[in-house]
Amino acid sequence: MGVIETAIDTIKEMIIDGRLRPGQKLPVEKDLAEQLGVARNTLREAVRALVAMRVLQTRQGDGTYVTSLSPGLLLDGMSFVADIHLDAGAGQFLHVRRILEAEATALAATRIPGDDLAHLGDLLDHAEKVAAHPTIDHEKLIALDQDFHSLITSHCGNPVLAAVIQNMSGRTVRARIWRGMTDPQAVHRTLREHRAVHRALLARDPDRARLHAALHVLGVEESLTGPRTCESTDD
Amino acid sequence: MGVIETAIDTIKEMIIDGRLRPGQKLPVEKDLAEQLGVARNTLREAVRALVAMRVLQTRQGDGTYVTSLSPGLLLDGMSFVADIHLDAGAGQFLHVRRILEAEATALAATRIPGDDLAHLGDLLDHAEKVAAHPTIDHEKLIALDQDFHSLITSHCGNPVLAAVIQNMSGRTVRARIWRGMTDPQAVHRTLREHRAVHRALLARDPDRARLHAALHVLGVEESLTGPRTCESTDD
DNA sequence: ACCCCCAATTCATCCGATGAATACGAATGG
DNA sequence: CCATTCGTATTCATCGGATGAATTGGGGGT
Repeated sequence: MGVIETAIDTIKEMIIDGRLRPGQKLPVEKDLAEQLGVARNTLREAVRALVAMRVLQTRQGDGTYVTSLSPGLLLDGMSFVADIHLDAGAGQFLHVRRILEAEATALAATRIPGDDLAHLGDLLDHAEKVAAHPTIDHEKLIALDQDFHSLITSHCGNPVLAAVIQNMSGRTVRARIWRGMTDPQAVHRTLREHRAVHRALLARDPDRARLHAALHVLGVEESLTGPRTCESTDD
Repeated sequence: MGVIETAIDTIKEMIIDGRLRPGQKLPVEKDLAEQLGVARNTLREAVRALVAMRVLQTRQGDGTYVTSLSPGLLLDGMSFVADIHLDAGAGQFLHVRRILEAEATALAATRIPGDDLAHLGDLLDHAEKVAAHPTIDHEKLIALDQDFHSLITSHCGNPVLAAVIQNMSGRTVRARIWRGMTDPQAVHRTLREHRAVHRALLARDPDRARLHAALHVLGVEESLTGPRTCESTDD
């Protein structure tokens, strides 16, 4: 194994076994390189690899620190994976998201605070106003869609679950989905599905929330794989 | 944004928009560095970051290549995330795994070939023989457990789903779980649960397979957090 | 046709130097 | 005494070059 890989693993293990804790500052490049028995440039490449996976953070003029290591932070490199496969594998990512988001929405039904439920309503009102405009601002709808879903899943009680869901549809994928909705009918159907999820949450009904969330993501999946028949638009 | 981050994003976008395809060879360091307008050392750090996330692969004396970019490859950095959080967040990862593995096992019930079902039976026979031995070889049980689960989930029909499940319990987490089973009673219960999943698959019954898979992972969760306190406590 | 060896190519690693951003303490003014 | 300013030390960022190691491919020998 190369010297750099060894250095990466050494730092990783220092973190796993607790010698390096979240927020802690690492020795300066020169010292750490000497401690690991590698050149400064080699250490830099190891550190750079760990920075890329959000394990370390460097601040010029200050030092190198261990990040919070929170799952949400460390898992967010996954969205790039989803973006790469938007050609063939987008449906596979959405399938995973459907499974997880259904469960997360059910969990959130009994956990999300009342004021956040109200905020969800505001988001939907806003989205419907944007959708009613003659020239639809797709970027705005994308942002509102993301806010809607992440606000719900963030209250499922499991940060890892929320983070994985969040990254199963990267920004590029999400943008492609909404831009693909040239049919205003499809936009309105999506918003109705959001309303249905919201009503289930208001009723604090996990089962209804699960079903509506799954149906919603499934609708997106089917809109990708082929033209969707619109018989299920009335719920 | 730093020069290195810019270089990383540039290469990423070259991949996303198809200028770089899987398996393709990159220009030599000197040329690519010049093309991106950075020093060779700087480019190396960018390449190193992409190697760490399994997007690129370098072979000394040969060149730098784009990997297959398969989801299974790109997502396997996640297992490190799970390993870091084996102190507090192991239950959160297992929760996600339970949700996904239940569904994947149900999907596999109608898809896994007959000879793989037979192979699953062999794995269980082997595991029971190991467990019956006076001095239990935990490492062997860990390997058999991993083979059992991955053989099932690999037949769910969705490589992304299989990869995410695979990485929701990293090697360290899995090892800790089995080593925590000092009670031989717990080992035998686990093996009985595996048998139950296997029977459901033999019967080609998705619903039974889903339930037994979920119950199995739930049992592992409860063995970690302590019996009967499965309410997920946030962080 | 096959095998062995050598040279070219390419990445791996190391070294040293300069620039840029930050932190910290000293000097200054109120 | 406190706040602000400013210079200096520390630290990472970026650069250019030099040497070693692994692979590849061609040339020569059998």
